[in-house]
Amino acid sequence: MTADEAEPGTLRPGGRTARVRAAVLRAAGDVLAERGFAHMDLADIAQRAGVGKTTVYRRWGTVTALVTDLLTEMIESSLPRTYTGSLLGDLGAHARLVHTTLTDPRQGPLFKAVIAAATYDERTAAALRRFYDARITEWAPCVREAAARGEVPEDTDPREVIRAVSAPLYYRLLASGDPLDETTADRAAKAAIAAARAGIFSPGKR
Amino acid sequence: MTADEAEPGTLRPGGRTARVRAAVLRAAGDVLAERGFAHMDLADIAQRAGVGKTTVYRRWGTVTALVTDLLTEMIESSLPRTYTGSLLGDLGAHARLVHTTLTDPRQGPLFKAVIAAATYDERTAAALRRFYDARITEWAPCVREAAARGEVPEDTDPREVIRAVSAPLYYRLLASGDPLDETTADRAAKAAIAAARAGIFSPGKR
DNA sequence: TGACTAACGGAACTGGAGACCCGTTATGAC
DNA sequence: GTCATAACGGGTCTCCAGTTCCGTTAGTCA
Repeated sequence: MTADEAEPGTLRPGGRTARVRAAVLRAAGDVLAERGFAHMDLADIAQRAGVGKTTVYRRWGTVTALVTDLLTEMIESSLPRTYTGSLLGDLGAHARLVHTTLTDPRQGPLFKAVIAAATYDERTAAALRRFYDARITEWAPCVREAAARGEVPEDTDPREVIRAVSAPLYYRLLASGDPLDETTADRAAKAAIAAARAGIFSPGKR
Repeated sequence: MTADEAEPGTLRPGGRTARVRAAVLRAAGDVLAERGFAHMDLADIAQRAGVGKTTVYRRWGTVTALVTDLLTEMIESSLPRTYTGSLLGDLGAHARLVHTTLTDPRQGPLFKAVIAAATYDERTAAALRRFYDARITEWAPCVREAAARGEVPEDTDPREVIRAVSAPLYYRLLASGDPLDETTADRAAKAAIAAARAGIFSPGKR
């Protein structure tokens, strides 16, 4: 909608516009955590945010777009990776970060909602790809450092290892519905290392 | 809705009722494959199926319920596991089965839709858990057989190995959006075996 | 082969999500 | 300060997904 006018917030990003955005995103996060994706209603969110519903429809238009914006904000406030000096320590930290994110009462529902929306909305899918690309890029160096230390083969694909750590956690959250606990996170890190040592993530060795 | 009357199809499952169900599920699958989950409209599906829209609303009520029923039917027509005599052969076959399912023009969109719906609908989530439980139970024996042959430790958790094979494929489909090809499937099987051999899926060894 | 009724289907109805109109507020440039 | 206009917001309307009503069709059982 309103394709012929400039993106709101780009010409007057100060004061009120920023306050409105913050209030709406806050309210949207609250509704998502409290009532879930299925009960998100833009008019209700507008009221909670103390903002006119016209404003919400004009700036976001759909629940999907609003949830995507929520993810975008989360990317910006993403935590930096940790350094422990060992691959198991680093990948374990990554696995626990993913676990914490997916089970957090605010972030968990957000991720479920975003992933659900991404299955049918291309903009959301693109935002999600950007998020994982950033996360993987952030953590991949720990595999390169481990390769330099000789913990895994020199030609190990770092990004593939990071993906291998996250995958089991997402599988449980979204598909099988099996419990998502610290044991699972820990095992995911160890399994990825075992596979890497066996050369499974080394393109050369086939 | 209509909670006080018997489940349609239970008292007169023959003839017309079965034809209506088949026609509607067929049409729903077509719409899902052609236009996607977001464009599924019960009235449209009813028309395509040559059935009254009242009937569709009475028997399914929501797009989510209809998609869940579609999954239920798929479970019943699920392929049996294959036997190759080696763990790599068996797990490779499982990985290719998952890959084929997720990239199939009809089944792929169905799985995306069901998983999206399962994030906010408990009935769909339950149906999905049943599906994976059945799949894992079907394939777990191949790990036990491999353990008997000495390919992996005796106390390897068979179900955990099967989950480890599927996980990377689902992660790519739903989260990262990375391409889903045979190489990925092959690597998933190999990685699971490497982890199992290292004792990561053996509860005893910690 | 007829009676009973589960299940279907056309048509009219309704509620509320989302679009629209237009006056108001307050940001940013001078 | 003052002006132009980006952005907000209350009120109203529209449209269609989902419901209801009630007559029709066809399984099932005797």
